[in-house]
Amino acid sequence: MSTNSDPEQALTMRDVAKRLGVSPMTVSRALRGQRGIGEDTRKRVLAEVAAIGYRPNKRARNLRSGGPNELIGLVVTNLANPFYSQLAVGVEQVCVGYGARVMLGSTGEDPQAEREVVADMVERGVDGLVVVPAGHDHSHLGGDLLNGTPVVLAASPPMGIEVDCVLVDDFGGTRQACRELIARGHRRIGFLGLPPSLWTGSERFRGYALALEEAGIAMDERYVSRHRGDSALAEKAARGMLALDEPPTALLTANNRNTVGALRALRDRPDGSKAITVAGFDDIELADMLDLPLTVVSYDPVEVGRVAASLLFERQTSTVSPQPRRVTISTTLVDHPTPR
Amino acid sequence: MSTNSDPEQALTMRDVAKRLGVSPMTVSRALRGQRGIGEDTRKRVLAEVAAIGYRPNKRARNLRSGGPNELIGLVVTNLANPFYSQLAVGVEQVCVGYGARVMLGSTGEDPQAEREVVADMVERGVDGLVVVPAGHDHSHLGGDLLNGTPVVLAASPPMGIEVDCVLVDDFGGTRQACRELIARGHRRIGFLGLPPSLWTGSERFRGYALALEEAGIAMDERYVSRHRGDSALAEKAARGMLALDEPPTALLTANNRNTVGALRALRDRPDGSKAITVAGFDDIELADMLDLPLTVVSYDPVEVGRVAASLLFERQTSTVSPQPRRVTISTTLVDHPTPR
DNA sequence: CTGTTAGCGCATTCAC
DNA sequence: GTGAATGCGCTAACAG
Repeated sequence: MSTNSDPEQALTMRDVAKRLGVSPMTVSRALRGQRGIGEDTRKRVLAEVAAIGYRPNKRARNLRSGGPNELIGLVVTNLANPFYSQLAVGVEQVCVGYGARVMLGSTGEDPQAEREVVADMVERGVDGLVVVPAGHDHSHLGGDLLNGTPVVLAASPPMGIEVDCVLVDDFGGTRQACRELIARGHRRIGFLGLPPSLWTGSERFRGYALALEEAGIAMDERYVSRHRGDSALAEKAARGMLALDEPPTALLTANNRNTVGALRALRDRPDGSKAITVAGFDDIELADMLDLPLTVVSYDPVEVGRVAASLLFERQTSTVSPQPRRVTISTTLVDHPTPR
Repeated sequence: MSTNSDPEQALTMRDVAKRLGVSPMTVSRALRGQRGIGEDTRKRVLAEVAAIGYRPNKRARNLRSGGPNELIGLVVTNLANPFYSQLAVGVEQVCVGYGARVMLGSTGEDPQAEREVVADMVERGVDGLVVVPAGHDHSHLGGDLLNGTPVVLAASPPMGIEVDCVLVDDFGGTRQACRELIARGHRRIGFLGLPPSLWTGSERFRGYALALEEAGIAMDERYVSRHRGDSALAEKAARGMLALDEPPTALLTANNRNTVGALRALRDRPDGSKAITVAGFDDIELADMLDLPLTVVSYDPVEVGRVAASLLFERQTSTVSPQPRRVTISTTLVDHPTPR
């Protein structure tokens, strides 16, 4: 199969050309299916290429041609969160359709790390970036750092820069969930939220607040916790609320991590606590198999990724209006009763 | 902040050099912190670089220097599976320690797609590949396709090639889980397995088979299903077994997808079915919150990724013995009782 | 149809 | 300490 006599040194187009007694240009043209080359010549070249196992060097090609690198950078906080891994799936789906690959970068919610990851990716020549921002200010994504590389933000609208973004209906979804709890008769609804500095944190809190207001329920600070999305923190906060003299009869959680925390807080409570209803943002696998009923604000994270990548490629191929675009993914309220 | 007068055209080292009245080499040296350059000159250069927002082109740098690209390819079947996304986290953790980035590729369990992804990544100049193989034969990863790029397989030992690999103790873990079921008095244990063609499928089945044999229990084909890892298929198979005259009293599942299927099959059954015990390979988030008790073969997928990437970098930096290495990640049996 | 020249952005190698 | 020449692998732009 292989006739590669020097396995250590990668073959170049010149090696192929020399063996065939043609110029490198002929090899180049044959390889790219460019027209203006004899049919027999092309076949000879391709045969030789296959025979010796030559592989073109795409970086060199791109350096010279100046064309797109067919590479998209995806910057997230933590790929272990199902939301981000599904988002990555969506981004990749669209990318392969354009012959592009995805380069990964995790920031661990550290804006400084985000800066560095973005800078590195730009230096590596990504054609565009999909960023789930770590902080609330994004002006660091607007200067020379990007060198003109287009950016799409996911899950947060741009602040301090003007770029496209894909959002989830954080406000509407949370409001709907809260309304549902109210419709079921709950008046003391605990909120396990995210930091106000985060867009999602602020929007989801706004949905909670408005639903309460619309129902004429005064917000009680004892029932509100706004912390980093972390199941341990959420669990602690939930335990605190449940220990109050008048504990909430329902808990509304602002993301999947907080939902997990809330469920854990209810885990070991006496049987009566089953009466406490939990509703949360983000769907959770096996939610229908839990010991407690759970209502979730559901949406498709894969779709978020698909839209983000699409916005990026549209800017590259067609001439879209320079106005920043904003797409919002809608949510659905889904009920997960307990089995039986 | 920015003095970039031509935002469309990326700046080059020559632009910086020209503005300073020095040669590009001086800029190059200053940028790489190379010694043999005046301290004041370096400062002037770095100041100018910062002022006009010049960013080096890493592809061009690498093309000329011939050094490593600091880029690792990660090829998985489906990033939406928590196992693979956690593996990706581990790979990336190690990569950043070496200043490298991760390039992503999904195969959808299609060996042909795997070939193409790998070829593409090699052409893009990855320094190494971590592959979770889609098929059972890996000889396509051994020829000219790779151009000498080192590969580490994850979750499957190499077949038809000689490369390093990281495995999970599929056999031992499954055997231990099955033994536990037997110790709890079960004799009719259903097995929801993976295709025998997959390494994990075959090894986990072997663990099941040996545990039965050791206990003097004859294997009953009616209690064995070996299908693609897919929760819907697993659910169907489980329903079939539970409808038998003598249904199994316990189910052993070969991966997280099958566990989900098994749980779903038990979801709507009359109360008596709670007596059916489920044990499965792979831990599951919220397993402790389920309506049914669950015992899992647990291990750290992040660690699998970390080890895989480490094996790759060790081959690059130090001169490791050319013998293919094999690392096995051990498993632990973890009990998840139902709440309360 | 094919080959030659030049150069993408940068770094090696050698001068000075 | 700094600069000039040369080339990484490949392809535009122009020959012929």
